[in-house]
Amino acid sequence: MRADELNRVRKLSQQFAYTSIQMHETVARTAGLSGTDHKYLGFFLEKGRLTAGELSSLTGLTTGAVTGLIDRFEKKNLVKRRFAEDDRRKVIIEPDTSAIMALLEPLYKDFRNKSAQLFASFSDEEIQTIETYFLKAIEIMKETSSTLNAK
Amino acid sequence: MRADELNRVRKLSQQFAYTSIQMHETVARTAGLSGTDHKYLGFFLEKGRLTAGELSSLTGLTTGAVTGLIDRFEKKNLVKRRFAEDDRRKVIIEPDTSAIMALLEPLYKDFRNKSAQLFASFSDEEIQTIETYFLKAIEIMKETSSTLNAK
DNA sequence: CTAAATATCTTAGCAACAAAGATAAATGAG
DNA sequence: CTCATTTATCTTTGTTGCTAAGATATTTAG
Repeated sequence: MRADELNRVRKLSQQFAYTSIQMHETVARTAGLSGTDHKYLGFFLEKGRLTAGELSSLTGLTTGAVTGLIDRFEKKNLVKRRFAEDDRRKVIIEPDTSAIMALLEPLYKDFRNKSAQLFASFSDEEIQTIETYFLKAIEIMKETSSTLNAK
Repeated sequence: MRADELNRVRKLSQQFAYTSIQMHETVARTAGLSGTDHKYLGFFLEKGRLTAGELSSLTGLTTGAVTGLIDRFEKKNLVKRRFAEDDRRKVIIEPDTSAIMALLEPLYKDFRNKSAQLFASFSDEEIQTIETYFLKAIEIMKETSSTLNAK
């Protein structure tokens, strides 16, 4: 029955999300970071340098919490603080990308290889299907979040 | 180029996981729960009644933390404590499934509908592809976690 | 029947957070 | 130009939820 199959894949998508979180936390712990620190450290790899204020609005943390976050990263030599030249109130946080990579890369290496292999095992059309699913599912989740946030 | 496409879908899978976490946290906050409490509350919907010890090993929390977790749930009338008849040291935690559903259901309703619609929009073969991807990706993530946990 | 093991709870200490206020720098009204 | 306001970050205080260690109650084993 088709409905059963839809239900099964729905559960799998839940489980996928849940397992990602678990792995993420395991990686974090192995790297000597808390789960949230690991999450936010990824922002630097994606976005490069950020100001404390930008990080605060990106993370949804208060500015005070961001100060602590940066302190912990700085203590581990993963980022450096620097005042902006154009506006000396601003604190620019400069990630040491190679240090961050050196910390995380080895932990993800195995995962990355296997993932690449998995994706390579699908045909172009299949990849297209998976991509479409992800795009639309992400859209739905974002809609749900913003609807709830509006309440 | 094929490599670009593989890279794109890889990034999307990351983003999918990240967006799931965000939505999960938003739902939690809207329901007046912390992110972790929401996560663990889901265990009761899945597994039904559990003992405190089972919950501790499922969650990886210490027994002390589980005591606090149950206290918070009990205060919100989402679960009840009861001593096991066969072994009176054990505390059976009986979830009030309808109370939990009443709390979470409305928040997920929109998401559930849209997800069902999304899945329904794929052909049987496409569903099969997505399912295969999930199954194998979950497998890979679990392997990665257990490899790291062994260190 | 007592010792050890088991299941949960309690206590003490710690880490990370929010909220509010302090500090320092930039902007704008007159 | 100057002083009040705004902006960006940091500091302080109190709360929450965690771990680790130990207390309590019950079961199991010798």
